[in-house]
Amino acid sequence: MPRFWLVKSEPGAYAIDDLARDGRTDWTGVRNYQARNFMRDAMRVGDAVLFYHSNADPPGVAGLARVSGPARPDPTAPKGGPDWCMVEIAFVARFPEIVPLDRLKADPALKGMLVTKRGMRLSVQPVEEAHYRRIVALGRREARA
DNA sequence: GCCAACGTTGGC
DNA sequence: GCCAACGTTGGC
Repeated sequence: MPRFWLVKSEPGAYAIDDLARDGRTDWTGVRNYQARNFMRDAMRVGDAVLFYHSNADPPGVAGLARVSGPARPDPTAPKGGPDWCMVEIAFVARFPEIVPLDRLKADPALKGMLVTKRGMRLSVQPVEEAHYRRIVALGRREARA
């Protein structure tokens, strides 16, 4: 059974266009236990991913990715510290226009979605299937606009 | 640049 | 184990 996720990245550090260029990338650098546990314990190869631009203008979902490699130790983690991990993600699609956070917050169909909640800093989040599908539809709608 | 939210650290 | 201080995230 497929699962659905949202991962955040600051586009100045790594944007959807970077993923489009690279095709796939190691999702290293996660230093939050809850996010780590999602990657390690729940993410599966093939799971669908919303690629979210944080600290951006505007912040929002920039495209789609897929988990393409299983969780393994993060080679960028400092030695002697906690056991951090990473997954590999692959490019799927870039939305022609970002689906802005404002838009997500305003959509009744997305009520309760974690990323719309104030103070939600988790950089790897589970997403409900219905929410995922809704955002894909919004991304396609942006493509027509 | 500001600051609210929240996770982590460290003194006790 | 409490909690104040501190650092980071991330929207605005």
